[in-house]
Amino acid sequence: MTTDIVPREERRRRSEAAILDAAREQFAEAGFERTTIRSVAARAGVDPALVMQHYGSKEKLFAAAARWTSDHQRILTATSDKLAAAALEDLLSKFEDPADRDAAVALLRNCLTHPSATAVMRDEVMCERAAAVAQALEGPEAELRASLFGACMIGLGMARYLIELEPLASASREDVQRLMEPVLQALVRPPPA
Amino acid sequence: MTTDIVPREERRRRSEAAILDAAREQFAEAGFERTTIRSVAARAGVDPALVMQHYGSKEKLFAAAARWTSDHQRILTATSDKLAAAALEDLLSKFEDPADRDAAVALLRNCLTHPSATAVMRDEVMCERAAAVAQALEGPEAELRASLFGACMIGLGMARYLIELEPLASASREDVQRLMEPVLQALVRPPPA
DNA sequence: GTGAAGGGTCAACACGCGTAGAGTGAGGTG
DNA sequence: CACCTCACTCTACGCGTGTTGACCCTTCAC
Repeated sequence: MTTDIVPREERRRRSEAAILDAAREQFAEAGFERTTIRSVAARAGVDPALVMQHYGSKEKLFAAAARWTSDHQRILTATSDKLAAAALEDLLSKFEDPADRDAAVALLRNCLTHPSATAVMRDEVMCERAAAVAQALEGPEAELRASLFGACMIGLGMARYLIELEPLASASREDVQRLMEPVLQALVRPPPA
Repeated sequence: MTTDIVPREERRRRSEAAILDAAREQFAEAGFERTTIRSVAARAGVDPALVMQHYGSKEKLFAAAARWTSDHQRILTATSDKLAAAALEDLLSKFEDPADRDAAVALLRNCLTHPSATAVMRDEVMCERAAAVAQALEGPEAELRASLFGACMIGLGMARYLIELEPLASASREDVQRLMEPVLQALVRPPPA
């Protein structure tokens, strides 16, 4: 058994990261109100007071934990005929990547009940991405069509990963992509007069 | 000023209804965890203990308040080419009807964070309606397509009425219906091989 | 070695919550 | 009028919460 002596700063960063991971899991599973500082601390194997010392308050901890790591690039650089496929690829891969998943679920799960999560979801995630989508759309009402695009995407995420509606929740990623792509394409195409 | 004497049973029913209305508003606005028995009672103009006496517990009050009054008939009787329009009509009119709106929002807002709300949303609202939709669909993978149909509908409701994503939230009902109908039609049509 | 620094823990406070039980007073009934 | 019933209120309990300040004990600098 090697009892490595680790420098202080390293220890600090490790515990901070352990707390953040535990918080993500807890916020993702149980939501903001039902997760307690004590439960996060227990999950991370530390004292509740240490959580406060690192993050200041439960609100700040949540703000640090619930994030939608966005790489717009795949959407921004997609031509309009590849837009739907790129957006779907982006969404579905996020929920399968263990590194991103918890942070995204933590945001998504609380975006209807937690005020600041709602604001982040609307202003930093959906608005921004909708603007990128709108830019790629041709024809009238691009912004509204982009909003609807985002609404369908968010509905897909919620139904599949949070509400766990069957058979959607158990369907293969490929099937979901294949069936949803023409749906989103109906928003990419200019609407009939 | 007429101080009508109202019979006891009538008074009881009135206060019970006032509490239920106040609870719907509060659950719809603030979510389950952030509404307190005390705030509901204050809103209804009664004593907190009376809420308990009528409904037994906060959970039971929520169960009574958060409902999705469903008239499947419009969907069940729709032919497949009118299915999308009927479903949209059903969803959008629900959120404009003051009588239904609060109860529906109370359920929708909490369906990601409150366990029993999630179960109701999944099992009693989405599953049931998806089954009705699936029955009207032709071609393979009808159940999965019906799930996706429901996912898009729920995403539309959340984005427009809860997250209030612009310009979707301020768009006219007619525009939303007109643009979303072909989107849902892409799920009604049998998928390409 | 010795003092300072700071990551980590312990115990406790103050508050708001859901809930329970005794009490009150107006409506019903003879 | 006398009695009962029952909708309603008052008060308070017990608990769990976020948060705090005093206290250890290992690590670093000299």
